[in-house]
Amino acid sequence: MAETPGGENLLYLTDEQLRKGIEAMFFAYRGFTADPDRILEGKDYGRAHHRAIHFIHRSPGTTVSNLLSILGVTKQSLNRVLRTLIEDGLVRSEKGKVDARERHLHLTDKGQMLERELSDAQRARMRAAYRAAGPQAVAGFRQVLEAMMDPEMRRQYNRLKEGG
Amino acid sequence: MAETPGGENLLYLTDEQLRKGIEAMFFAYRGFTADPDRILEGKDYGRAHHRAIHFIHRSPGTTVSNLLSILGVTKQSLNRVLRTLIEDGLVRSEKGKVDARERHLHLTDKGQMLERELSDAQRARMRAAYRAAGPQAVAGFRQVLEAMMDPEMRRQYNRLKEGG
DNA sequence: TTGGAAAGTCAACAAGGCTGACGTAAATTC
DNA sequence: GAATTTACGTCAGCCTTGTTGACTTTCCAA
Repeated sequence: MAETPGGENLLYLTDEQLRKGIEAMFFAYRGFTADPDRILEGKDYGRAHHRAIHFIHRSPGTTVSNLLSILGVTKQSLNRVLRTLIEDGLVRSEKGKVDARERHLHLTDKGQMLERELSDAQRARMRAAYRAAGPQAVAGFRQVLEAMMDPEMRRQYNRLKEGG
Repeated sequence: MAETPGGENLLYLTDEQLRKGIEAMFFAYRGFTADPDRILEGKDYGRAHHRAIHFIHRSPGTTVSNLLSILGVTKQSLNRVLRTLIEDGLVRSEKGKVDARERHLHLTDKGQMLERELSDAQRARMRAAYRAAGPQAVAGFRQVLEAMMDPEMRRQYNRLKEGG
């Protein structure tokens, strides 16, 4: 066994183990997005709409620029998605009262319904995976994912965590 | 604490915990792809090329149809990527000897070099995350990801695991 | 009052998915 | 030996979702 002077086993850091982790991320992410993708298929929306809906649901009243920094896309790209959601009556956009340049975003009842459908499907898969792996594994899963984020993204993630 | 008749704590299965897991996947996957994306940016290649290169490296001599089933895209989509890699001399395509309809794919030396550059970057991040989280966490990470895959993808993943 | 931030819009483009149709060579089946 | 199936390649066209660049409107704050 490969041991450090300190005595810990470092076999989990071999290139082979890292490669398995990389491939696990690749295949798991496919599963992660599969159910919402299927639901959206028939509805004229895509993954970008799902992401916007998720984070508006998560932080009702959030501004466009806040959403931009969470999603990491350009405003032109987000705007296209947001516009269709507003036109279709899933999202409501309100001028800010304290700062009227800002637009505060909320899901309408119709938007809530779609959000529910999407997140129910995604949570069902996550719940099954969590249950199959058990609480210890889940704690480790979250630790590794968190360590994998860019610092800026980790900040966003933790801000959301606290808020909830 | 919420306990089952059996006595286990099921708080890790609450909607709140599941939502955190979902957001962790989203932000972590961004980090996961960030380094290779940056490297490919200047090189006229994208994530699709990276995926092809990864799995050809992983299974030298693999056929086009095998690659198709691993990547889960159409042959037209894969072909576009593969053609540029072959034209640019990163990938070599050989008629099969036992079945001449098949094309067996290999990385050239030039292809190996790019693969190295990409996977070094991706492994560096993964290694840092693994090290930060520790071996117990890594085991859990892998368990949850595996449970999250579609059965078909899990089959692919395990075939690769054994092969390596 | 003016500079700059926030938001939105238009136009053009690229990557990378998709479908459908068609062609060819080789293997398999009848 | 003929017909069918398989593996692969390719053309054409479409969609989503990302990009850059240029420009306007609104309005807060120095």
